[in-house]
Amino acid sequence: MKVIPVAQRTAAEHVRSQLIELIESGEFAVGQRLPSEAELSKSFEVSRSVIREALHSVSALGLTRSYAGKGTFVDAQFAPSQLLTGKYLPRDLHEVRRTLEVPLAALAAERRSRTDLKTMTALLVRFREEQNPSIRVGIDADFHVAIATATANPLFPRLVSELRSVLQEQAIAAAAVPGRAVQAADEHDAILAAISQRDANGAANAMKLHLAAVEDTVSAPGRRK
Amino acid sequence: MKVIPVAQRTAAEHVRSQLIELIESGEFAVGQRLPSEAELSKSFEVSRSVIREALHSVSALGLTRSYAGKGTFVDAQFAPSQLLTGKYLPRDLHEVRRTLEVPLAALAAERRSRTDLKTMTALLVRFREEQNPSIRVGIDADFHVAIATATANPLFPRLVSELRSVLQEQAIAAAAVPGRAVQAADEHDAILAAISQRDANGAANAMKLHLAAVEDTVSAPGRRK
DNA sequence: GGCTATCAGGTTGCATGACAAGTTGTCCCT
DNA sequence: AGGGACAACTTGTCATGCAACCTGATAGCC
Repeated sequence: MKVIPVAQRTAAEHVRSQLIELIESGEFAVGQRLPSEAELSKSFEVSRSVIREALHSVSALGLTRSYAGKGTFVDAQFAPSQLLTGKYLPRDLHEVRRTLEVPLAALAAERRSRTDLKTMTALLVRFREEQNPSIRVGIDADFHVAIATATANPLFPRLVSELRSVLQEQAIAAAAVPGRAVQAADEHDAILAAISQRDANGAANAMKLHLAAVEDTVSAPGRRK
Repeated sequence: MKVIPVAQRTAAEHVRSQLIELIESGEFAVGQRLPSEAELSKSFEVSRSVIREALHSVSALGLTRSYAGKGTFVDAQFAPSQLLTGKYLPRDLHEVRRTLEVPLAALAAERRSRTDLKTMTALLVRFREEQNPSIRVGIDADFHVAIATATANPLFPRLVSELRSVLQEQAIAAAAVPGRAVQAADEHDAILAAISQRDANGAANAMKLHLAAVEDTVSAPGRRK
């Protein structure tokens, strides 16, 4: 009779999960340098090979990054989701955004709470005041996530936030274009107004117009100002 | 003269991305055994250490699994993302599905190629013939992914496939309910017919009806047969 | 024949040692 | 004080060896 293998992990897998735990718990903070492979080898009482295999795993997950001669550094506390890794055409990304965020605006209009409105309003105020383009991009992203949050469906903000980070990674963020800020602020206001009045159709329309303007700006940044 | 400074990536990173590409492209199919570390070492012209580090990375991403004495096997074609990990209400999951897949059906109707139609038709034939419920669930999933693929936007199949795997994980798959199979097959036919005729509105409507029926079945499985 | 035990070959898991190449701090010389 | 050589440490890669494990073939026994 066979005994059930109690998920007997290999040494490398064990070290990997330990390292991940240390990073996620914050014991190894972001930016911090990890102990050298030799030190880890001593601590975990395994060979350097095993340590390296584990480190490569953690690195593949996006948590750390190693530099020859310097060491290994913590890059992120949590593994960024890899759902949308890869190269995609901006057109495709925008299409997903449209498909998702337009109906979301309608749902948000139907379900938003007073708290949601407050959050969104505050974000728009900050958006108008902010001069730094890269910070403005972040606020813009937060606004769209706030709309998704207002749908009361926890999956939506995750999807929107994920999409947004992909867009940002590919530097397809309209809020960074100088002259766009004012216009974008107005479009945001229109969306918020419709959501505030529980006007689902209006919110969807406003969002549709907004995203079209964004895509237009981004795909031909030289033509606009 | 240097051969090629493969970006600034290390050999292990290079091998890793190559392996990932081979798996995602389907050249190494799911379930298939990878070449042994020694063989890979020869193919990539690097030491076995490098191969092992890359292999551990790929394994950490959830794409492969290694067994001592047997070999390394492909576990999944794409890295299961952690985007949607956690527990969500079936209601929320279905809502995301509706939001996404209904407009997708319309897009698919507009853009599907003849190849897409062939793929989908073949899947539906298999769906009707298949008796094993768990296999039927898989075919059903493939059909929905095929629709997403027909949109010619590579992000959609990934999203749909991801959503589907979450649903399946939570055992919220209608195709497993016995009496549903025939009805589901008819609904599928209606969707395919609309897509085939490039009837975007019809496809969206058919998909909406289908998903509503699915949700209804799943949320009250005792009431139906 | 049919069954079992053994074994050979292949595979991954792990350890050790060595060296190259990059980085950084230190010490010495000017 | 400034600059340069150097030593020490780091990661990157390679080579080798061996243990543990799995599979299929083979030999031997009943």
